[in-house]
Amino acid sequence: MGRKRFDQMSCSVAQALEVLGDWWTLLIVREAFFGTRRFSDFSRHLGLAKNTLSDRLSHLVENGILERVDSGKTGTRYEYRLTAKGHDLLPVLTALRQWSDEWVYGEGAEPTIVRDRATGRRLPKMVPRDVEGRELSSRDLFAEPGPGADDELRQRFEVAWRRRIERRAQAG
Amino acid sequence: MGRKRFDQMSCSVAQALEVLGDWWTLLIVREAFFGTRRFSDFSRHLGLAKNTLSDRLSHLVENGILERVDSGKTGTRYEYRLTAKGHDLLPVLTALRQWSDEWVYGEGAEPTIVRDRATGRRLPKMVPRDVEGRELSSRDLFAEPGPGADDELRQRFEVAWRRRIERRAQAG
DNA sequence: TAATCTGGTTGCTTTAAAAAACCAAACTCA
DNA sequence: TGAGTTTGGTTTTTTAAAGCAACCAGATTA
Repeated sequence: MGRKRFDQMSCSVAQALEVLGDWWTLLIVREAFFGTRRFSDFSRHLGLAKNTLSDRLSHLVENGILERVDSGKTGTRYEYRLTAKGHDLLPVLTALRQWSDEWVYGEGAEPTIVRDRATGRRLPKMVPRDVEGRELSSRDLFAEPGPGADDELRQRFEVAWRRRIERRAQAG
Repeated sequence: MGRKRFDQMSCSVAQALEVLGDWWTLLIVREAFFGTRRFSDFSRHLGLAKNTLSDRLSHLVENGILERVDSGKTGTRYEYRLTAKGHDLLPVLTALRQWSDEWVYGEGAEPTIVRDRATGRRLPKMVPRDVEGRELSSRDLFAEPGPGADDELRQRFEVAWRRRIERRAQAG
């Protein structure tokens, strides 16, 4: 029956993955942040099949993450450039990179190091913080249904809320 | 020839995707953050095929993101719980969710809203910041080869560096 | 004791991604 | 000006991954 889509899920993470979750897609975006703009450069640097690259680029353009602009005088050379929506994926890529640096490669084995251009210091770890800048863990956060929540999601929040109380009672 | 792997790439993002990039995987992790622990609950809530769920859970356990613990007295009921490595994916999921809330759903249409438990205020947007807490854009950052970089990556940095200078010259 | 729940596995089918070949327009350079 | 190369793809064929359905054994519930 092939692959299921996440379209119908009322969940921001699911919708993000519907756009970014295909194999290769996020690496293409990373490559774009690195400064790559041309079809042939993406192809060479990533080593993916050209039809797949073509699909992914089209998909990213359709979803407003890249824009395809004519770069030759004649209209047969193109560049794929990050849009504002695309540039705003920096926090996602940064969080992924930092997680991997810490947990997959480990400190002292990072393939690339990111620094603040102004000071030369390493980019601090991105974590959720409150308005005063204090770090927040998942235990400091709670979620509630938003304006776009459907009935199923509202119900799930209720279940999760009840379960949380039970667990707290059990744990003493 | 089936799907290519990212194993050989010297890149943290690629390695992160090697662990997290399969279809469904990140939704399973999101579900775990929501409090889901049981096979049957993952299956019901996500609606994915059970063999795929089984594969993904095993993969997440192998990679130290979930741990499988006996929950019954007899050893036939299990729970899948986030490890420290798993919990540390919170920044990744949060960044993804916030991007999608902003760019896919748009303000006022978010399916779920995340708040600071202590104050009840909405979680501010996660962005890269310097040590003083100032926001940094991609233009404020630069990357350099780290201790784990291979020759290919070092060369790519040199090319990117040259290209950057050229572009700056062109732009005036 | 029968039925149901749990946490899967097995077998088969469909879809998606890979490689390789191909292509037309444009540019390069001799 | 003409041969060869670059660019940005598309087409065709293979293979891997994801889906459904059926099945299963041990534990729990009625």
